[in-house]
Amino acid sequence: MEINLDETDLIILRLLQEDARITNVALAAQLKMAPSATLERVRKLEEKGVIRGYSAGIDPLAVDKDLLVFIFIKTKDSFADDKSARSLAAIPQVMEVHHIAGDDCYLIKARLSSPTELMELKRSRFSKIANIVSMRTTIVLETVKESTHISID
Amino acid sequence: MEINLDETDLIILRLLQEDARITNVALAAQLKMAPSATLERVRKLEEKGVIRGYSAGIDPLAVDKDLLVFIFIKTKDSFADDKSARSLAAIPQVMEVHHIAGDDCYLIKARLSSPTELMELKRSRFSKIANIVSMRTTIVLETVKESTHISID
DNA sequence: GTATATTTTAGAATAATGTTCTGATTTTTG
DNA sequence: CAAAAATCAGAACATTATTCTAAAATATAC
Repeated sequence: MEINLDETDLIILRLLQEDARITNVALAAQLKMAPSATLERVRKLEEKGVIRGYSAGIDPLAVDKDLLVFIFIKTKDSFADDKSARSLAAIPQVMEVHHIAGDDCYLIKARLSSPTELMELKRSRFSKIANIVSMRTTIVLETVKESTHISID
Repeated sequence: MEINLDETDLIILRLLQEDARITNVALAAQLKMAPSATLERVRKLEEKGVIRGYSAGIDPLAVDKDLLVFIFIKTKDSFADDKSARSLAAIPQVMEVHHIAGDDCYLIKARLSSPTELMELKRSRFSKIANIVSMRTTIVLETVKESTHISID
């Protein structure tokens, strides 16, 4: 199945990025289309994987996950091996794992409750990942913007 | 209004993180509660700002935003000034702006279509932000995990 | 260019869900 | 312990989701 999005699809994606819980009739109204037509488009976007899912954005402070950190990790993985990456991705507090260009190998983003939890995580999880050579941790003092929205043009 | 979440609230948050489009009756069924009760809880979580919003996750490749970069930016802003941060946050392709500890000042995350767009952005936007002293760009080769889910325990 | 196939759409009917209200129950507070 | 506040369930009603069919539009093949 091919991914070929027209302008109507892009508008749908923009609206669902803005508010994933918009009702289908409201969506249809914005597009001046029948609800059945927009519903079918949304379903197809889901099937094609263009829409990966729908998620609520939670205030980290409210659930005691106020500490945000980025960690650069250097490993001695061979190029084909992604064992370290998968081990890192399996950690619940780790939200993102990126393979990056440059001297380091991975950049991860994690949300935690406290420096204590960070140390515990390093001791209990990171130390178990054999191939890790070094880590550089960057602590976020304040987040000015944190959006999941991709700019769709 | 105080933020005091009980176990039921946390379950709601977990479920809405998993699938923001879950119907209220399905939510109620999972919790073995009446729909009216769960609806009221969800509304209150929204009012309190615990739930910030609902968003669809879009495949970046499908909308031609496949290039992910992290940029460390050093500015000569005074401590109280966040003009640079606001200017950066206003750029649509910039998804995140974090004030970080350490030698650099800001870490931003941006999604773009190509290296060309990155250069254009640097020339047309970043160069206009007066206080920027230096930039270090880290290019993501592959994303192993990219989740918006906060681990709620 | 025309015929055929495919996709997209609207409209109607029905099932499912959202929403509001009330009163009962539970929990909190003083 | 009593009063106040919060939470909850159930019912009634409004809104929405979903499915189906046929028409329209679009794409494809000849």
